[in-house]
Formats: sequence, C-alpha cells, structure tokens
Amino acid sequence: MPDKFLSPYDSTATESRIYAEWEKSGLFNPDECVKQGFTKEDAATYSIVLPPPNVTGRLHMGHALMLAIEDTVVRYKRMRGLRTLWIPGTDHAAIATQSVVEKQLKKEEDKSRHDLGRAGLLERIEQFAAESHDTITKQVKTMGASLDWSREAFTLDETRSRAVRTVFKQMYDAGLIYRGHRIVNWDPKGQTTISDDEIVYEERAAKLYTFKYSKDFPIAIATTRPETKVGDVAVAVHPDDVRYKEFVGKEYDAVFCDVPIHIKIVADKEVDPAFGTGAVGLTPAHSKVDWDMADRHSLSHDTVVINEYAKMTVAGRLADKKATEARDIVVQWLTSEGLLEKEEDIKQNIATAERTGGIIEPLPKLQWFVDVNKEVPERSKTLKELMLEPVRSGEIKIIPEHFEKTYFHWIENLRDWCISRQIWYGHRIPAWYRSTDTHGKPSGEIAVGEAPEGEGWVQDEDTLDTWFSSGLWTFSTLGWPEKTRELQDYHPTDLLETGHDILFFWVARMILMTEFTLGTIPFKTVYLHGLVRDAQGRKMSKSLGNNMDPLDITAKFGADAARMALIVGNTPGTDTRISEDKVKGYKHFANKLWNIARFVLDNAQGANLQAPLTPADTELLTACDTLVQEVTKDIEEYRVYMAAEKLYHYAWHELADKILEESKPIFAGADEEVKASRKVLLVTLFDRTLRLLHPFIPFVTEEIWQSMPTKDAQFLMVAKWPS
RNA sequence: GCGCUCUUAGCUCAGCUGGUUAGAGCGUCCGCCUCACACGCGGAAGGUCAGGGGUUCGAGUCCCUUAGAGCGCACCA
Repeated sequence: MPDKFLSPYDSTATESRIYAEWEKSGLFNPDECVKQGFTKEDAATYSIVLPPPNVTGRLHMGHALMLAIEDTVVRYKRMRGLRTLWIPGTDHAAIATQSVVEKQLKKEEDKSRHDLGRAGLLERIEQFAAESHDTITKQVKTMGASLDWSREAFTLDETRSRAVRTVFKQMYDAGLIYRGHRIVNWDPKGQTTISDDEIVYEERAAKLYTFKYSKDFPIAIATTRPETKVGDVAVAVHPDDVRYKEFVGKEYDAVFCDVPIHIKIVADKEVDPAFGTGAVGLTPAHSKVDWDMADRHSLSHDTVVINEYAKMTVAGRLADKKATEARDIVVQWLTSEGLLEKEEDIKQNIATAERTGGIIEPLPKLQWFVDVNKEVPERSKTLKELMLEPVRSGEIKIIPEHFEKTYFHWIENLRDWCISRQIWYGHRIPAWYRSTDTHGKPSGEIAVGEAPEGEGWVQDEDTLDTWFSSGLWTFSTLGWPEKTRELQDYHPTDLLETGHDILFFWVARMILMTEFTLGTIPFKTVYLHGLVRDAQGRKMSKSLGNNMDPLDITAKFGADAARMALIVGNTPGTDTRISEDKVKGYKHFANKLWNIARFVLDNAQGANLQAPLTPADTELLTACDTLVQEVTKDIEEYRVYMAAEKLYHYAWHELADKILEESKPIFAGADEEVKASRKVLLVTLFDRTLRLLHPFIPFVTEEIWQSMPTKDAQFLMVAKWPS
C-alpha cells in the first residue's frame, strides 16, 4: 500500500495532477480512445456540446452544476464503451460582453464607445474576451470536465462565422430573413434594439391620466404616457360602445401642448370598454399595439415624436425634452388648460432591457427579422411548426417533462425574431448595400452571404443577435458547413443540458436553426437544471455578495466534493441550494473512500483474486449487482441525482459501515478460506464502487484506483463500467 | 389575464408508471479517540405526507377543490 494512504486525502495536491495526466493521455478525445484500444472503432457514439459560457468574466456555481452533470454523463458513457464526444467552447455573447466592457471603460477611464471608435472598442473587447476565456477554461478544467479540448470552438471564430454567414444567406434566399420597417424594442440606454425575449418586465408605480386633447374634443382618453399623445393620429373605441358610437368615423383637429394633431375616431374590437374611459389614443409610432391597430384602419405610422435618445422631436415647449420631463410638462399644460379630468395611481409593468436596465422605447425602425410564420420552402411548414413538431412527437424529449408545456406556450405566442443589433461586438450582418450600380444609376442593390465583388458596396453596420450564432452550436461546432466526419458521426447530439432559464433564448433557437439548416433535430434529450441558490435560498448576485466562486470552493473542498454537493438531491428543473457546509460533507465522503482504500489495500494484500467466494460473500456480491443495475438505469434515464445518492449511501453505509466492519473479525480469525474469500470480496466490491463513483467524483476514485490490484486500464476514466 | 410548479421529519430535499411498518443529508439528543477513518463510530428521538372532498381492494403518488409560496408568458392604452 502506498504511503500516501496513511494521511488524510488531499484533494488540492491530487486533482490538478490527475487532470494534467488525463489531458496528456489525450483520452478526452474519442479518436484517441479508439486508437489506444479503449473504445471500439465501430462503437455507437454519444455526444454533448457544452453550452458555451459567455466570455463576460468568470464562471459561477450554475456553470459548475452544468459541468458536473454533463461530465458525469460523459464519463459514464465513455466507460460504457461509447465513442463519447464532449465539445468545449465559449460564447462571445455580443451585447452582454460589450456592455461589461463599456461599463468598465466608463468607470476606469470615463470613456464611451464613441471615444474609441468601432475598431478601438472591438480591440478592447477582444482582449477582455481572451482574458475571460482563459479564466473560464481554467475553471472548467478545475471542475474535472473531460472535454475534448482539441475541438474547442468559439461562437465568433472563423469556422463559426462562416456557418453564420451561410445560414443567414440560406434563410434570406428562402425568404425567411427579411429587412422590415416595424416597431422594435429600442433600448435608449444600450442604443440598440433587443428581441422580445430580452425584455424584463418590472412592476412600478405609475399614474393614469384621464383628459381630453382639447376643449372641443368629444371624448376623454386615459394614458400613462401623456407625452406620447402629441404623436396621436386616432382614438379607438369598442364598436359596441354606445357612449361613442356617434363619433366613429369623425375627424378632429387640435393643438396639443403646442403640437397640431389630427385625430380620427375609429372602432376596434381590441379596445376594452371597461378600461379607463373606454377610449384609446392611438400613437402608432410608439406602441406595438397601436401600430397594429393603425394598420387595420389604414392610418399612418409616420408621426414619430420620440427619438433614439428618448427625447422629444416635436416643436414647441416639448422640443428636445426627455420623455420623462415632457410628461410633466404635458400634465402641467393639461392642468392649466383645464383638460385633465383625473389622475390615478396604478401599478404598471414596465418593459426594461435585460442587460442595461434601460426602459424600452418602442420605435419604428428598419431592422432584420426572422419570419417564424412563413412556410419554409420544401418543408411546407413554418419555422414555428418546425420548432413545435419534434417536441410534440417526442423526437426531442425535455426533462422535466412539464417544461414541454411551457415551451409550446411560448412558441404559440412567438412573433418574428428581430436579429439585428446596433452594437459592434458580434457577427456583422452579412448584407451589403449599393445605392448606385456600375453605371452610376440608382439601384438599391443588396448582396447577402459573402462580401460581393465590385465597387461601392457598403456592409450593414449592425451585428446579429448573439443567439443567432448560438442557435447553430450543435452543428457549427462539428465543422458545418463542411461535410465533416464529426457531423456524420455525432449529430444529432444526444444531450443538451442547460439551465431552464434559457429554454426559449437558446434551446428553441437551436431547434429552429437545425431544423431549417439540416432538416433534423439538434439533440435527442434536453435536460434542464434549475438555479443554484445560496443556503438561504436566495439568488446569488453581486449586489447581495453571496456569490460562490467555483475556484474558491474547489480549492477549499475539492472539485469532487463540489460536484457531489451540486448533484445529490438536485432534481431537474428545480432550484437547488448550496452552502459550504454541504460541500464539506462531500469532502468528508472523499476522505471516507480514502480510508476505505487504506483498509482494503492493507487487509487484502496478496489477495488471490481467483479464490472462491463463500455463500455469504456471494450474497454480498449479488447485492452489489443490484446496485449496479439500479445506478446504470438511473444514469441512462438521466436521474444522476438519484444514482449519486445511492452510491454515496452504498459506499458509506453498506460497504464501510457493514461489510468492512464485519470483515474485521474475519481477518482476525483463523479460517483461511473465509479470509481469502473476504479479501477477494472487498477488492471486488471496492473496485466496482470506484468505477460506479468515478463519473461523479472522478479525481479521488482515479487516484485510489491507480493503486488497486484490479487495475486493468491506464486510467479508471477509460476502465469498463461494471455490468 | 393565461399557463406551469411547489407545499412530505427542526432545516434542505428524495420518493420513477398508485402496493409491504414514508426515506436521505444536515441538525438535535445519548454514548464512544474501538488498531481504515473524530473529515470518525454506535445508538435514539422526530412526519395525521398543507386543508377538504373523490376514484380505488389500496393514494404522499390519480381527479376535484380551498389556502399559501415560487416561476414563465402576455399585458391596459
């Protein structure tokens, strides 16, 4: 028995050394497993693509959980002899990364992006992204993740960029990507559009004002945003509302707070007669609902009164005022004119931008969209339907199942996806414009995909929503659009494991993109984990200061302990709580195994592994078979939380507490046959326990197994799973 | 407003398609430095499975309902 077993288990000394050895062996790469004879060349494949962490800094415990679950499954599959591929990568995360760098720039140098210019800012971001990448990679390795680093990808590298341009062009050619002038979610703080999914609604106190445009105007309207009323073109009422029936179709002129307006009364079923006065002032350019209603009544959308900086663009007393200031001015004016009838306190859900917190200003803009309701050529289905179908049919299985309902609900309410962003970091939209042709005549030409030949082409200034490139992740990481062997062997991938908070952002987009591009599903199973919360059940956040850094935790207790603490009892879709005490408990578990090793290796020295087992020992071996079957089934069905708990229980309370204890008198006794049998039993049971536990706590099991007489492979990592 | 989930021991949670005396970890209490381990060992207490109703031979597990908590989507101008 090596001397190291005489002192308690030291995870810090062991883990980094072992990871380096694994990495050096090349066995994270399935090709290498085949080459070195651990995996059969024609073995079935199993693949997972790592959800790429954003290069916005460092990993949090949620990432650690993701790595723990995925690595557990991957190690299990590898031990079962499958050609197992787990691809690492990082996400440029466009707006998220740019806003972190911009904040830093503001804080440290009091500069804005415009001070640096596009190239200058990009350089800064790339430097930041590179640093983040290195930190993240180090953290990932610390967790013990057996990722094939030779295949590492980045959402913004050359291969992935090519995939983005290619898909963009294909969707454009299919008529599914279009450029349109529509109301978008404008973030005045971030100075960019955002998609519907990037909006966070916050409940705030607001005032509902009831007033008339002028003394002569027959109907009072109610609004929380009086400043927008200078952009009104109509008042809508419900067609059955007897109060207003006589006015429908009539038109009025007024001067509202110095701004001349022309109002038509229209009837529309969407109006709720019970809210406010039952009459709505329509501001088509500054409200999505109003825009649609204006469309139905052939009203103009062109009256824009607020600009990108949320400032008023009208003349008069409101000129150049911030929207919030303009509100007060309008209210003051209404009061002095005697037009204000009522002012009520109400609660309102206000739309804010997820990344910047800016209050969304709906504005009409020319942007790029993905049409989700148009038929995909040759599929005779819309993208929406293509997203729904594989989940409906069960071709894609979501764990836990109830998220399928949430998924359907989301898709049913889905609108066209705005994919252009007015930020600089990301995939530049692969569209080029030329206003005049080669003969100098106005042409309005557009080229999409790769940069066109010829003079005078100007590329679109905007970049793509980051989820556009992440949507391609399962196949872009496998080398698409090249027809690679990897793509053939490993796609569709087997498992997509991620947080339930990005079911829509990402999972849905991957299904959309893959169905469109390859006509297949991107993955067979979706495993959604919950949030990792602190001991009190609070979200971990910077402001609360309750963040746990995976590096600190692993340094203190070991990656094995951290992994086990994150996995045991953590059912999919449910939030979990983590505390240092919990992790400490599993550090003790690693040490327990260490001590079992000491006992077994000490007492089973010189064991004859061929010695026959006594009936009692046979029975214990059979009991272990049952455990093997149960654990195998649990992992196959992605109940890793259950498998981990059973193994913990078996190792500690069965093997150590009962079997080791009852072995003591046997070894102290005189019956050599029983002793010989017991030696074999202990070695066999412990060997199996180590194999079964390896996917969960890879380091300590590997370290012990290297000293086991049953060692039959270079690493436990590629040893055979018991059956 | 629409939808989803949760409510099981002091705490955090399991309990798969309904089936023997409802489990784990932590905590608590009692006793132990017993030659693998005090990062430990042995033992104990502790639950009318939120309330009510129903289906069933049988329900923590299925259905209805009430109450509380959390989450998602939509959104009222």
